Amino acid sequence: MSNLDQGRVATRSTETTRTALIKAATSVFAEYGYDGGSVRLITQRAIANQAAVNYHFGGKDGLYREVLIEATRAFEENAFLDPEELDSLSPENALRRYLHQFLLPLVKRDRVSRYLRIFAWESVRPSEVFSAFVAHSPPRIFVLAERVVRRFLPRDASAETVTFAMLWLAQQPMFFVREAERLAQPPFSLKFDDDALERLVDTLAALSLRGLAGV
Amino acid sequence: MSNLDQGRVATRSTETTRTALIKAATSVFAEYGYDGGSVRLITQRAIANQAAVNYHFGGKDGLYREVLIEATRAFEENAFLDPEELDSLSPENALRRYLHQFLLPLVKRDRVSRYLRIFAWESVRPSEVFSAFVAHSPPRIFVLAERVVRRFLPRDASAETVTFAMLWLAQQPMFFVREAERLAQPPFSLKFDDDALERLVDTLAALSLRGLAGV
DNA sequence: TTCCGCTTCAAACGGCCGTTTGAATTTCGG
DNA sequence: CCGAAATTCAAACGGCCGTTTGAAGCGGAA
Repeated sequence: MSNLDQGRVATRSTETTRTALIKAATSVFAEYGYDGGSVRLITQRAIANQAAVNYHFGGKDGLYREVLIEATRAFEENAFLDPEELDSLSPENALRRYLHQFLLPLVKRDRVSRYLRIFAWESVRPSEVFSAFVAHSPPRIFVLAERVVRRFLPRDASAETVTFAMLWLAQQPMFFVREAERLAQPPFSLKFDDDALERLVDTLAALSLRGLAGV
Repeated sequence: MSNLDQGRVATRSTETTRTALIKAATSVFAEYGYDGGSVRLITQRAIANQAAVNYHFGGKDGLYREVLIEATRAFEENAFLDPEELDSLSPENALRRYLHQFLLPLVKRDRVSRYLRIFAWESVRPSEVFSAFVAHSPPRIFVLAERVVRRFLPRDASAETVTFAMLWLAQQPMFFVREAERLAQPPFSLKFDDDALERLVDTLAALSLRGLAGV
């Protein structure tokens, strides 16, 4: 039995335990994935009892669901971009704005890197919890990317061409954000501070806009 | 104790068991990753005894090493591209050749999809076996991508710009190959036969060459 | 102070894990 | 066909897994 539907207000102690468990679970799941991350390790890092996971969250999956909720919340904060804002800009500026927004996690890496790793795990083998979680929310990054490329492509472009171009654009920032940890090490050694981020936006915008021949 | 250093020639039966185990291990590791894939499931699919893994390969890690050897071998076959061949082509044709070569797994998917999934697992959390395996072989795809972009970029381009552009190009085919299974499902529903592959090469080549503004 | 519900806790449960063991079986040169 | 080596096999080992259990600790209302 869990306490999920009890009426009492949460005591300080309760909230402390819950918070510590979610925080520890975030790092453990980021490190080892959902299947690979153990409740024992989580409760050990949170300095809590093993049974606390089942008591407060109903089980390992319930705890993971809380982590996913927090992860998407943090992401919406850091990478929020209004679709209509894109339409109000020139195509070139819409492109730059799109790239900048979705490359932002590069410099806020400490805060969102764990969430990025969790999403990376899910991209290899989606857990049931995750699948159910994102079932009814289409990835915003694709929607916005399509809006940007439509500003450039001719009206008679085939649906396939639009999809190709949309995916082509969408995965450009995704790659750098996802692989940031690897790119920070040799042989690349790319460290992304604010200036480097601007240079990356410039380079990607130039390449996407005019291609290799126009750099 | 294993039979790894015995002098006898492999019997038909030995080779049958080894082959069946490697094949089963490939599908299991592709599905669940190295940590998540169990020896019990592998030997069950191979219709072999659990102890056979330790007897023939010295353990789970030895079997995984064989899978990685086979995976890279299959990859070098399917995506081999001579660096000097790129230099002999015009920049435009070198770009097309590069994209075509590294998008090839899209249509040979049945043969290499399992290997792609294994590499995807390793990209999230490299196993010790994998790290040791690739320690002294730089990813060919990056080397070739740099060769291509250098044909286009001005001589005085900064090292950082070259790296950005190289990564930008390298991950374009990687994305489509890695995400092919997801792209085959709604809402994208992209099926890659030979014709679709050519159209994708065309689109990516045009976008990379002249950018969004030049399509 | 007594009581009662919330929370913590140590221990145990059943299950799957990779590996080891030692005997049974098969293979193959002599 | 015999005997030794190679291979297969069922069983067991110790360890980690998520979850359950029931008692103990705790805090606020009566």
